[in-house]
Amino acid sequence: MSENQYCYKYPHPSVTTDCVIFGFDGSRLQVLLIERGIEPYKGRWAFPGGFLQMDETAEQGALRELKEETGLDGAYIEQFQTYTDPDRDPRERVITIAYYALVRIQEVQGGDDAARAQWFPIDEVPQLAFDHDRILRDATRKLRERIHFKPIGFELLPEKFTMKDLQMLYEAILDVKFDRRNFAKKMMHNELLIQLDETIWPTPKREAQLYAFNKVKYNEFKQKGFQIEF
Amino acid sequence: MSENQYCYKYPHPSVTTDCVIFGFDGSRLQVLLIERGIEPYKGRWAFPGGFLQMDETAEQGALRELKEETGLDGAYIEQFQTYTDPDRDPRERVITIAYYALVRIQEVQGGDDAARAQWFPIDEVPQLAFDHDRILRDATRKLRERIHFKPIGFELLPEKFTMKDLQMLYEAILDVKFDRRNFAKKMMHNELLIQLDETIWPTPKREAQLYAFNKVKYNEFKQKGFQIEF
DNA sequence: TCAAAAGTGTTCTCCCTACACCCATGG
DNA sequence: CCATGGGTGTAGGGAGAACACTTTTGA
Repeated sequence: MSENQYCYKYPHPSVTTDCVIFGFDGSRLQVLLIERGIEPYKGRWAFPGGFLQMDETAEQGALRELKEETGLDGAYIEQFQTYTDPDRDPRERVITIAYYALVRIQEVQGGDDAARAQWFPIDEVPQLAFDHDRILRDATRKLRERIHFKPIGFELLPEKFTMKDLQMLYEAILDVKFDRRNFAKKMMHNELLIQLDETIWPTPKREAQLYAFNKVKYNEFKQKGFQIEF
Repeated sequence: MSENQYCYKYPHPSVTTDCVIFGFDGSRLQVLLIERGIEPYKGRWAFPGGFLQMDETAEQGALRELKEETGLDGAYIEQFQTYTDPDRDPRERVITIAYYALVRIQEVQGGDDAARAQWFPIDEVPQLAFDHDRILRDATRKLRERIHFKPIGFELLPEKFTMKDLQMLYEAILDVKFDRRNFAKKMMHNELLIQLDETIWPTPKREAQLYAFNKVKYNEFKQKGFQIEF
């Protein structure tokens, strides 16, 4: 028997999922990349991903790959684009369904491929394998768009955080600067944040108020849709 | 030789494109559907679409299908989601890359399948084949989201139109009502519209000003990004 | 004593909103 | 003369933007 045992009347492309993993280190937006160990593009960095199995959805596949390669379980992922250029993989025709993931950088333990995985600040990413440069640009743009409709900080910040953390996150994603007081007013306005009774000493200079997200409000907003202006 | 001549080491899904075609009749948002002539779901309505060929991108495939089935050439299309449920097609595993198209209803001539094609108001669409009900819901939601970042009217209105046409379009897409004067002010604000020296008599009651889109501004906005608040 | 970080309020401006009357036409 | 549709302006409120000083601590 031939090793090629799955036969079709018409040619079929291979289907993979790729996952752009965003994290936030407190001041900059970061992306998790994996160094390729095989040709093509051996030695180049790329997004974790792999072939879609026949009994799983693309979302399940992306989550499976994510877990295998970062140890993350049940991360927040969102599909944003499918790439289909016939020549995007030099070996054969491969289309890839691209997701982005928002994870807490602290929680990434590293999986089987940990040795080859590394965080890069978003503006210091080297040239990537395949069409992953383009995928990264698109993922970043989609993230910027969706931040207007979803309180994305939920997924990138620890459970408790300071107002400054939140502001740094928005500034990192949108690449803008805000006035501290105006930003706090705007964020407090929609009742999505809860001011906790706790404080921390983020620097040895001064005590800072801690906040958490209001999960009830968040779910309500996910239902009804909402909008934050920037 | 077997008729199944394309063989792979691992199973591959089939890949199709489907296209949700939106049009605007002057008062309501409409969708173009095609009645299926074969099983499964024979007699049900579905979006035009078909198998991706090995030498074309998904976008090219969607445009090809669109032309074959509606006669439309070079329509505005945008990919919005890929559907991968293993059971979404009862025959075999098929994933579909979904696009929406924005077209001028007047320009749809009907192609080979014209006899089986029909426009439906968006809120009077019957139960569709496969998972197309869900695809339609998603397409509508994405359209509503993207209208905040793109002046979608460009593609749905004729070259010259009245302010009322534009308002009806936004009201149909967003399912809201606007004040006539406030709407006009808002739209004139960003210089995207050009007030023409022409008028028409949309009803026999009163003459109405004609407008056109400012293509230079439009391209500038596409570069820099922009936002319309509603 | 100086630098760094956080807490705090007010003013101004602009945009959005709500709202009403007039005019021209066809029936 | 009446119904329909389109054209036009204003006043008020609310949110965003700009802006400075104080306090605490460690170095």
